[in-house]
Amino acid sequence: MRPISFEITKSAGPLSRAGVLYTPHGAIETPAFVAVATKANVKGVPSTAFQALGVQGIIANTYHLYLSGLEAIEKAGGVGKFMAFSGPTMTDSGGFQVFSLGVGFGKKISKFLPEENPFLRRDERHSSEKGSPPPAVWDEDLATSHGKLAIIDEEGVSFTSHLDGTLHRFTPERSVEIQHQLGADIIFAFDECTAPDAEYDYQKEAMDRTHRWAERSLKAHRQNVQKNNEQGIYGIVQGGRYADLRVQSAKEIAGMDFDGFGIGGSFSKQDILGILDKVNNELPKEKPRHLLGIGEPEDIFIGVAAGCDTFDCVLPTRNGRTGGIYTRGGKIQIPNAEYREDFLPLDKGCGCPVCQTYTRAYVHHLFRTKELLGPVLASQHNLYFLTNLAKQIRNALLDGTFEKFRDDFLAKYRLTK
RNA sequence: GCGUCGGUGGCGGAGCGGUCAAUCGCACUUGGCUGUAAACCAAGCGCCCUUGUGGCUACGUAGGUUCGAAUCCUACCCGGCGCA
Repeated sequence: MRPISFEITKSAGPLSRAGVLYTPHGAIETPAFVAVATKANVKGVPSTAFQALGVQGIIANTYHLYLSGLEAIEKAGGVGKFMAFSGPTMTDSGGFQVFSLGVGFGKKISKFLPEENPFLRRDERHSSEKGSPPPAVWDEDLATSHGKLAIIDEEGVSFTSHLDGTLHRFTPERSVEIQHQLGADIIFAFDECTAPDAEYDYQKEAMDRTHRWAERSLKAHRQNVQKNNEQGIYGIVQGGRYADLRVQSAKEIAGMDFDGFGIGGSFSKQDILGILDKVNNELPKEKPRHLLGIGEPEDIFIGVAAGCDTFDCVLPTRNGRTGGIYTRGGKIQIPNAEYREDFLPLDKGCGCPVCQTYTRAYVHHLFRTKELLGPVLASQHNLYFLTNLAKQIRNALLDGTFEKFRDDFLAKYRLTK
């Protein structure tokens, strides 16, 4: 019996479904939004608040926890115990950092291909030489301040710590080994997350490499008999914004004996639904699918419609920390002047503990005065907003009212913008 | 009263003859954030024309020197400090 299992409670559409994901530390009712706890902490949100905020599970990061020291976490009994959370846990493999500390370092690049894409145009203009861009940037200017952060080869990735410049190396085997030490219920294969503007040839090269790494990750995991009984492993589909690569990737990853699947990398915003449809069509129905790092309310609806079960995203906590508040009428900037004397809750009618207690004017004041409590309250509200949205979506799927719920929600959500 | 230092945009504080509507910080206004390098980043911030190698008014006040002054000179006003 595998440590991870998935049960489809109701298939609601061609792909969408409500289900239950069982782990050694309890179940997650899906669709679900999993909180990001990169460094064994959901920024601004103590684990004691998880239940009230509807947080069913968390995802921590291999790269960050490796750099900050694994021994204490291992001795504590794993990330979950370490952070005093008894529910289901996941760890990301560190593959995303190949991107964010590699080609993405020093740039403001989102996971989505920007509509205006200066990089592409620049490439097209100068591209007499066709072929792959370098897999990672050795930028001498950055090197002087931060070191050379990520370089990829067939075996793995060499990293320079963003904290102290020390050199480290991850391979699929090493990532899995670290994830064993971290002890989360679900671990992820080591992959390469590519930049949204990566050209086709490079994207394919990275995808093929990710497939090889997936096999090695899987093998490394299955070989460890004890951990294999305690932790499940997800393979990650790549392929960037190219539908044909995505399909190929999904087929290949689906052909491996993973317990579930992560869908990673970057997307073209316009085509995301079509791409996810195609990916999930290739993945075995009975296994769970996690859409990595995606997270705006609009995107969750798209993911669910396309058959994704779990989601994670830094946005609720990052937006919260920086003053962005999710409301059913759209996102608002709570530090803005208009909320100085607004004595309504952050989101009127919201059931979260923050909205039960505090006003916009107060949270506005906390941000203006740079009180720590401002980002804390905002993060907690936002987290509730996303977990609750997923929960409402789940209920709608069970009731067969998903489309109506989605259309009603989005109509209001987009009203103000 | 004498001496001395100083008065710059909401505040602090640069500038000390042209390239100054004036460095910078704070404050203020707004925008962004999608497997967290992020309690962060960006833009704006005298007035006017929605445009610009645009116009106007500005560096205590009033004059003056100069092709040209926030920058030099004179007087005055105001403030700090020292001595009476």
